[in-house]
Amino acid sequence: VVCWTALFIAYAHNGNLKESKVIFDAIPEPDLVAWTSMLVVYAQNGYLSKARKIFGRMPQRDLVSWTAMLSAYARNGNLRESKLIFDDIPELDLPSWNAMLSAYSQNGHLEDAKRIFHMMPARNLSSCNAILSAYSQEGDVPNAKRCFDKMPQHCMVSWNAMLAAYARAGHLEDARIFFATFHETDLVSRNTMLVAFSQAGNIQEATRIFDDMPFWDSVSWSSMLFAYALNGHLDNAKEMYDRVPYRD
RNA sequence: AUUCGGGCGUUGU
Repeated sequence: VVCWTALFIAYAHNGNLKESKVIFDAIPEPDLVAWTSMLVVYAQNGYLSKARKIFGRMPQRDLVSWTAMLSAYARNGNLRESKLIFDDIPELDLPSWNAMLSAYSQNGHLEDAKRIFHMMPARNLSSCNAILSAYSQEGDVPNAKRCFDKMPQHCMVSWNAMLAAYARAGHLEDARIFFATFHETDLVSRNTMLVAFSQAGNIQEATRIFDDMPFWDSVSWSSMLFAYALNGHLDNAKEMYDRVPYRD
């Protein structure tokens, strides 16, 4: 059952949802991990009702599956249901607090996110990243920066979240300067800068970022495509479209 | 030892 679970998760990561489900269905007695994994596979691909169905059919549930369902609702904009689950969980652990925190953060409820952040019994890097992202979404660069500077550790997610705060607030110059201080960049950092340049109408810089990337994901492709399209370069947009190596 | 089948954090339409 362990190998089958690993296998259907791998299929899902490659975009083969149907195959993934076929494998899951072939498992004679799926255990808690298999059920939860199937739930997450659906949730992460936007199939909330299928995820909910899996959740309802699970023979047992534990803290991990409750938290997975909480996040599934949050990711799909159903904050009320997330809160109901959160209130029903008997023993909360750090990931479940974090899940509720990011549920508020992802849905633009800064005040609730702050409340949770101060209420939780312990915090880790994910908690700090989530609250930083809440400020970022609000366009509150000063508080985002204060939060970033106060954090005991940073990782790529923290750097990228701060970069996104500058970008979203339209502080392109600050974003550019901050980006230049990165010791390493990843797909997300580059995509963020690509979009920032594109939104400022600077197609040359956006293109330069795109061309310098070692690999691309669907965000890179669609961002570059829209960068051309929204700036009137329909011919280039069309060329981009034809170059996309997959459809989704 | 980030001990490797599951839940929490960052980017586009």
